[in-house]
Amino acid sequence: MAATLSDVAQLAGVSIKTVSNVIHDHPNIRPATKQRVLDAIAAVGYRPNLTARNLRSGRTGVISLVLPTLRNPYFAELAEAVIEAAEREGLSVLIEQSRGADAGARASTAQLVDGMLFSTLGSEAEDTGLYAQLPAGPHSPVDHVTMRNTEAIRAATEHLLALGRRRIVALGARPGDTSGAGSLRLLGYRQALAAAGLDSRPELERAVESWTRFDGAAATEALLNSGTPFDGIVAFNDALALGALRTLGQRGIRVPEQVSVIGFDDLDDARYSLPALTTISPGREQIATLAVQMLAERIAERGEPLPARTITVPFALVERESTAQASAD
Amino acid sequence: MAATLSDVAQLAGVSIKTVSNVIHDHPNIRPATKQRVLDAIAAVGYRPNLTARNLRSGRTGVISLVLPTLRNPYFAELAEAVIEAAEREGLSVLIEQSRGADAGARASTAQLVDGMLFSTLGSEAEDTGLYAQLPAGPHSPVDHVTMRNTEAIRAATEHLLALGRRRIVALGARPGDTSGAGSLRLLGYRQALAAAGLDSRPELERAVESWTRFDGAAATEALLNSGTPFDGIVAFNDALALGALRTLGQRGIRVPEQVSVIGFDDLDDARYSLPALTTISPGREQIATLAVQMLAERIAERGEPLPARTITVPFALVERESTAQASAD
DNA sequence: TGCTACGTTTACAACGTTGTAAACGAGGCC
DNA sequence: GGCCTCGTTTACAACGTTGTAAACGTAGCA
Repeated sequence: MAATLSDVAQLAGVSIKTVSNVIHDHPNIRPATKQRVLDAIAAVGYRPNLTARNLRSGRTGVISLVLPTLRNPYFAELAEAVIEAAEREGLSVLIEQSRGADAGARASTAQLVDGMLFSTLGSEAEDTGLYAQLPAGPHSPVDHVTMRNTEAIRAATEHLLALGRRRIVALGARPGDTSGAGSLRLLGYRQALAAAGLDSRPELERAVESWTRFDGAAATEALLNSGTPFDGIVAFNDALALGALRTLGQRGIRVPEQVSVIGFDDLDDARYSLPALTTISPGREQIATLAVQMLAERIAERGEPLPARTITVPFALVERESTAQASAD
Repeated sequence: MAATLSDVAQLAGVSIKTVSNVIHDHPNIRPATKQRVLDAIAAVGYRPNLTARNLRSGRTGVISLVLPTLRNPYFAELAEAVIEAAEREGLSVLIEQSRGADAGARASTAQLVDGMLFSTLGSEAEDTGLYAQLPAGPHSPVDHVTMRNTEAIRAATEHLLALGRRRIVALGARPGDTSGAGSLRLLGYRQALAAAGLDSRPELERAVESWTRFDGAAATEALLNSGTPFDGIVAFNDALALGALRTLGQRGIRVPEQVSVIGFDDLDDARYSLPALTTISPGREQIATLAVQMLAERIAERGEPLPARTITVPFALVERESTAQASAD
């Protein structure tokens, strides 16, 4: 059994509270007493019971992060950023995988954590940053730290246009989407084409089931089979782009000579693909840091609920091999 | 502020304990009373305070998983398997990233969790399964669920030998290693060669700094530059193998026609590389499940410490494109 | 009518901690 | 010598929950 304050107090011949005072470095403790207590602490191997401390303080120092699955590198990298940011705030992170069904997740540990972060709030949204919320009621204010979906994909598309590409595929559009990252990104793609005076062509907007490598490969396969000519691919995330690279490679289509490819997410994977993938770095670290900070603020301000806030972080375009200037063009 | 048992009791006009009894479905509660309490619970939106419950019970229902980083897909996939297994045992998982320095990690949350899993116990070990331990003392017994490192790499090497490969590179050996996964795997490689009557050649045992894609690519680069002829690569993990594929691809060396490549880990990535990577599936799900179960057992048996146990799980060789039989051989 | 029996509800204590406020004791000052 | 002051230590209560055991009240039986 673990030693308690009481054990230490008994051994040191002082009251429980004095031991507690020593532990918390309270002023006005006689050095001799302090030493005696410290010796007793060492002797019994006392370590504070955090559960009891939490009960007193009403805090646990733990937040939960709800995400679909860690198998997806996007979420894994997000999780690692969140854990690092939380550590800086003195918080630990409990991870829950929602696997699509997201509502149930919040129930399980809500009463055990000081706050919760959701990487997707509804099932419709894709990777649009983080939502932060206290475990309180279902209708408490929710902060949102998000990325520039539209602007970033617009910049990505313009990057290909600047290379002279004119038949640019939007890989990852999803049929009926009117909200979520998918539609925002599609909007950016269309804006870029429009600004360049190009018509948007339905046959270049390729739908996928989900934003996975597999679907990226399959959609590219279908695209090639359809015979639709194209010279660039703006993939709505890196997984799709990597899938596309695979299919193109298999079919012997050279990237970036024949087709330029750009992704979105800046996964570690993007650096090591063949060719290395040009992509949008959406500001993941900053999203994680801000979301954790906002949640920490809310936890601190408990009482007068802050209004819901939304913050958008800047993105960057990372040029790699998949959009290199074709030398012999 | 959250409602407590006391609030519910007051509203329902009963004692605190009766409310508690209703919540726990104790027998012998008059239906009328029960209904009144249930209504009150709903009215005030009562949800049990888990921290208080934990203090009473001495359990938290949380275990921690300590791993180097989630950025590494191996650990991310391991984490997802652990979280799933924990969920089945009714446990939540708190993730801590050790980033190499591993000793410090255990201190931070030890008093907040019922038990801990380490994916590497010392810095020397690579991915050799999971260690399970109660948060108690530093010298409490440690369970270990591990994989067949030597046998698996031996099987991998024999797989290439069966394809007719004779100049097989061991990618991932590490110079002075005498323990850890690296040396176990190197042993398996040498066993396979010896069993086939081949001498092991130092120039085919390629060292790397760390088991990353980057180092896999760099080591392959160095290998090619050295002029040493080779027709197969047994990489000690998938990341190294994927790095090797990248370099081979870049240099125009055809896999599997000219070189067969096999990895170890069976990451999701291995399925989507070009060519798809043949690899060893080390039994990750089973490792996670068993480790969590053993830890749960220890948590339940608190009092009489079980002796430390070690379990080894079976592996499987997953054939994909990178070791396909060369048609024109 | 008086007693037992049992279903139902309750008071109390405890888990280990910490804030509050009071108690203690010794030194300094008038 | 008596009183005040201040440094040091302590008792008590409380955080919200649940196990133990006792109290309550009514029905059933003699």
